[in-house]
Amino acid sequence: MRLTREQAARNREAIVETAARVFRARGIDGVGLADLMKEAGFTHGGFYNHFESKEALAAEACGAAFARAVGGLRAVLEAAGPEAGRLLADTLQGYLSPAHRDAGDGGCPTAAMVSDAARQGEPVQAAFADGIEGYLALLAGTFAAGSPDAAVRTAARERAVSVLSGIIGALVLSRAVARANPALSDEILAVGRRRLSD
Amino acid sequence: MRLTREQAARNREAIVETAARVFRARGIDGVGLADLMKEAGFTHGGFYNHFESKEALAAEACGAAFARAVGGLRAVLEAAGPEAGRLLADTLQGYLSPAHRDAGDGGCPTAAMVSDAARQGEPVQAAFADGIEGYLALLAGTFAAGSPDAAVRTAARERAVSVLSGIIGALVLSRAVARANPALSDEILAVGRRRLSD
DNA sequence: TGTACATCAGTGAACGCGCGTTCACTGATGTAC
DNA sequence: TGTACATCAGTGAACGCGCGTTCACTGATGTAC
Repeated sequence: MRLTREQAARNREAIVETAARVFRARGIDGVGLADLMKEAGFTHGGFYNHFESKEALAAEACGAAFARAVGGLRAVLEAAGPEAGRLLADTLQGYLSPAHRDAGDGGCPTAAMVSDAARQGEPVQAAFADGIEGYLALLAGTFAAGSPDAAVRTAARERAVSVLSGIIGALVLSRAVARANPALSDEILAVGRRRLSD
Repeated sequence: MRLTREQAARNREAIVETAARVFRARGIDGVGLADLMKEAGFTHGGFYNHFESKEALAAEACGAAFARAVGGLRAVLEAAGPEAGRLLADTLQGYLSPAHRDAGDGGCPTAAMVSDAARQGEPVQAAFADGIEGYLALLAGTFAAGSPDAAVRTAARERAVSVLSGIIGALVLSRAVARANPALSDEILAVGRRRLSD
């Protein structure tokens, strides 16, 4: 049953991608390896041919999710050129949309796993922290709009931290009350969107 | 071994209080009933004499944690009278302190369980949503400072939602990166505190 | 008030189940000559 | 280029463990008379 190296690498990648998706939807501790491997198309015995432990996969999946999310946003903003500021504003509005709140496994890895992260081990936290820094650098860079002025850059960094805290708090809160109090959930998102455009 | 009704009620309360504490520290799914009952001073077999299921206890513990937190803050603000606004500002600054971030089981139930809530069942979500509404009503009332003006009250409500989203997002983010990137964790809290006093 | 019996909070052991992890085995791929 | 053998990704079953939940049992409390 030995596979070509290329096929083995593709299978490994499929496991990481599947993990990044289902960990977002159900939490790292909410998914078993058997379910995960089955969803990726394998039996679960082979897991340890690719990864040292579940935690090692979690860290890698978390890193991959952030790399994809941050990289995707960076590419879009760079392509937008001088329109990057407006594009980012639109993106942030979409971030606080009901559709994103209700997106099971396709949404922002930060919001989905932020509480998991606090209780995970060092490797997962490190991947998470790197992802957050990636987002902050991207936001701050766009807010500063290429200005070399130190004061502008400092203010942009602070604004980036503030905006990221605000949108994550709003999304996470709105998800927590979504089923029990949909009106409150919508209100939290709406206030978040309004405050962003100030 | 039958106990007096009073003793039985006190034991039940002890279990709820223990649950409120350990669920905050380690998450609802992160604590087993055996551990929980042991920590409360009992063997785990007796759990079902008091509660229908773990989820029922989770909802009750969540409700108790919120009732205590919201009730405590309300009492303090009412006692402060015209100084309530300043007192609330101080409280919010303390909320975003490193000490609160590092407080294992004594901290705000919202921040500790907000991600759990999204994946829990209806009863827990309902307790959570009620707690959030309690906080929002308290914040909005203090911001409005008793004004009967509808526009003032609307603005106060919006500010309450925005402030709550912001402090929860900042606290949760700072906890997620605390071990892997302490400097970033501190920065997130510091920016949150500065923005609050604007 | 005193007696007889039902109640029920607590104990401790057990249940089935899913978890992360391990292992013997398979057989096509990769490598050494 | 052809042959012989080591490698290793995959399979499927099993491991010990902790989980939520159930249950038979105990014996002091609460209740009925």
